[in-house]
Formats: sequence, C-alpha cells, structure tokens
Amino acid sequence: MSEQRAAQVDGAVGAVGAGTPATDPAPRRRGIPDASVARLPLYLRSLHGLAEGGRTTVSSEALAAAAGVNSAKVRKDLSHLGSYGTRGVGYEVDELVHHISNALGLTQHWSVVLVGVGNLGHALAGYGGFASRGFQIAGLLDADRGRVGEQIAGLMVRHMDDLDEVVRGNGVSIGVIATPARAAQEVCDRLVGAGVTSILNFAPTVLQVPPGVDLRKVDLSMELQILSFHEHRKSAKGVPA
Amino acid sequence: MSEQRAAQVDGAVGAVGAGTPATDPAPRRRGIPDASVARLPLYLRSLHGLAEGGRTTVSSEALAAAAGVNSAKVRKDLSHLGSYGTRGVGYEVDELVHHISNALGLTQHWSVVLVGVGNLGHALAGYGGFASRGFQIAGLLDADRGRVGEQIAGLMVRHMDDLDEVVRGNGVSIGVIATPARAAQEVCDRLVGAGVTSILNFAPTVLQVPPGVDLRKVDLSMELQILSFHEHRKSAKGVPA
DNA sequence: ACGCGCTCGTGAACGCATTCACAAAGTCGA
DNA sequence: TCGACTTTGTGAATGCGTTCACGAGCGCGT
Repeated sequence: MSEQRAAQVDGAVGAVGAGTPATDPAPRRRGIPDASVARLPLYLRSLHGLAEGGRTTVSSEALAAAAGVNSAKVRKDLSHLGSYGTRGVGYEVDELVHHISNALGLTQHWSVVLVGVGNLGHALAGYGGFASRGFQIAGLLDADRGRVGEQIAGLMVRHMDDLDEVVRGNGVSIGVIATPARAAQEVCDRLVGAGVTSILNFAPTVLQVPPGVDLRKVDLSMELQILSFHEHRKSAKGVPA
Repeated sequence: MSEQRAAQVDGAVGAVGAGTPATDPAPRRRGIPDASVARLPLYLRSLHGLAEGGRTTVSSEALAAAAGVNSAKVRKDLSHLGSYGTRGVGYEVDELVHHISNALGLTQHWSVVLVGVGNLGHALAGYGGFASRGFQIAGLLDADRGRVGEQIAGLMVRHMDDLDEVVRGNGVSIGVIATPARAAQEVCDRLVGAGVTSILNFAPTVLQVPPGVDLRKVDLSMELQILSFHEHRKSAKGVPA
C-alpha cells in the first residue's frame, strides 16, 4: 500500500523519500490520467468564461478553442469523468462545471497554510485566484518574528511555531511554501509532521517528501530559462543563408 | 484552420511550422527534446549546489539524486548536449555547468520587460532568481498612470505606452505578463507588435500568439486545483477497510 | 602492463499521451 | 415519421518520453 506516489509533473521526486529506488510498478487503478487532470482546471476556467458570456451549451470544438487545445483531447478528457455530453449538441455548461468541480474536489472547501511572507508570499496571499476556487488561507506563517503581527490581505502573520495549531485547528491539508530555498526542506518536513498531505513549493529547490504526500512545484526562473533556450535557438538559426 | 496555435500548457512552442498545420511531420532536426530542455535548468541548479559544496565531479547517479530524477534520465538528457562525461568517473561539474548554460543560451544576457506591477509583478520584479541567471529587467510597465513613477527593486515603473521604446532600445526579446486576465491578451499583442518573441504569462487566461512566438504560462490556481484533486482522491479512499 | 570495477552512452522495450477516424446517438426541420 | 446533419465517445494508430539493460571506455590498484 501507499503506492500513492507523489505526483509531480515537472520532476522531482516522489515517494523516493526513504531511499528505496523504485519498487513501485505504477499500478494506476481507476484513475483519471495525470495529463487529463492537469487540464481540467483549464476547462473549468474556460467554462466560467463561456457561462459569463451567456452560453448554456458548448461543443468540444468550442471548448477546445477557448482552452487552447485540440477537440479530441477535450472529448477524451471529459469522457474520463463520465458521459455528460449530448451527441449532436455538446455539453451543458453548468452541468460540466459541476462535474469537473466535483472531480477536482472543488465542491468542498480547502484550508491552506502559507509559509513565508516575503515578496512572493505577499503576492500569493493577495492572489484572488485562490479564494475564488474554494481555497481559503487558514494561516500565514513566517519564521521571522519581525514579521509576525503584520497584516496581509486581512490576515495576521503568525510565527512558524504556531504551525501545528493552525494545521490541526483548521483541518489544513494543503501547504504552500514561499520561503527562501535554504529553509524550504525544513518547512516542508514540519508541514508534513503537522499533517499536511499536499504541498505546493515555490522555493527554487528540490524537496523530499515521504510516500503519501503529494508535491508540486512552481519555479519561476526555470520557466524563463526554458524560454531562453527557445529564444537562443531562434537567433542561432535566424540567418541560415 | 490554423487552430494550431502555440501550445500553452506545459509545452512550449509552436515556433516550428510557419503556417501549415498538418504538413509538419515533426521534423525536430537536431533538437533537444522539450522534456529534456525542461529539466536542464533543474540540473543547472543542482550543479551549482554541488559546486558550492566543493564537488568537482559528479556521477549521473549523484546528480539524479540531487535533482530528484532517475539517473538514466540524467544520462540521456545530458547525452543530447554531447558526450561530456568520463566513463568510470562521471561529469566534471564546472564543465557541465558551462555546457548546460550554453545550451540554454544563458551565456548571453537577456533583457526582459515585465508588464503589470500589481502584487505578483512586485514579487517578480524583486525575485532574485532572475538576475542570477542572466535575466535583466529592462523595463517595468503598467497601464495605470497612478503607478507610473513608482520605484520597485531599483527600477522606475513606466507607462505601457513606452513599450516600444523600452523593447527596441534594449533589445528586449522576452516579455513577462503579470496583469489581470482581462488585460493580458491586449498586452500580449502589444508585446508581439513591439518585437518580443518569447512570452511568460502569469495571467490566468489563455493567450493567442502568432507562429514564431513562444509562449509559456504559469498558473498558480491551476496548481492548487491539481493538488486538490489528489487530496480529494486520498480522502475518498482513505479508509478502504 | 594488465585486468578489475565503475560509470557513461545508447539501442530496445515499454507505457502513456495525443491524434485520427468513424460508428453511435442525438437534434431539427420538413 | 423520416432523413439529413451535428457532435459525442472511443477503438486504433502513432509518436514521445521513460526506463531497462548492457556494451564501451576510462581510471586505478597491483
């Protein structure tokens, strides 16, 4: 059991925490493929946009255009949720929103704890996209006592030592790390220790988590470097003659 | 036709075919696979860490551990850059850093223009990970004249109308969008119009770019929703008994 | 000098994701 | 009611990426 490996799209670790190389034959019983799951939020956003525009039904072709993907992909992705389309017509927008939200677990509210209130932490705390999808920040923590007490986005910054209290008191299961890289692993360990089972890491470092804990990362400078690669390549073969 | 726009989600691209959608038999002349390119910055960071720790050589196994990936993957990825390892020993850290930097185009400096100085824009402007990899912010723009003149991270915020001047004056080829979603497409169009050929989008919306322009996106709320999915799944089958 | 052990580099196998292509299933108008 | 049209849902084909497995090359100790 516990072959729930950490799903991490961009790399970095999974359930390798303890050191066992790879005793996991990737069972994937009845799950929706990761690639599809990763697109569901995209469809959801597109659907919200369409709903605001007054659309009540949408074809896979139209949804694909709005989401910037291929229509066959849309149909296959949605088929994993069940058959909620009507042939000859398309999908009912509201119904689809409901089913996707359901599949993503967005029908319930999630409490999140955010660690690190530097530049990025500030921005994340104030980011509207979290609250609008049912994610509520239950606590804003920082190791620097100088910042404790500060008010950000309607919340008071508390000290890292209050972590356990915040997590257990609010049923927090998701943690966001926005600390400097050197502090990230320790923060991660403490989050896991407090009972957090999903972590979103913004610190530019590779984190190790035990099996059963999901880890995703967002790395701003990596994205720029990837763009740099393509840009570099473009200019290199810019004048082939 | 031509819904074959630049891929957005995790892949980059689109820059290849200059129009014809299906006639492109995936040429990929001498290119490094996208999946490998996406990991190079990760290796680079790990190597920097190892170098600071005093290591002068590193095996694929050790680098893999540091980067949180599989060692076969490391070897295959690096083999795309050429054969820079020594059998029986491993890779020389400095040399590898040099080759990867080279492949990513990080040996030259890139000028970046950042549009939108809200919460996120602020954080990005102050983010150290950019400058440390050779990315220099050539301009900080915003459409709100109330913010123009503000000083952020040593730079003065200028008005969006100065875009052309900033781009052409500094040879900017990369643009970062940190505006609200509704403004993003227009900003994107203006960036492209000014000559920017690579765009990193933080706004939660799907952008359309012409062929030849690379587009990547970072979506904070999407990441949380994906975590939500896994969390939801965990609690659903938490007690199988 | 020479073999032994280590590690790279890479062909081959495998699995997942995307795309194609079409039958099934529904709507709509006459 | 019926037939033409639209769009879904999905097997099949294709392509890409990961992993395996091992031969080739290199350093080192004897």
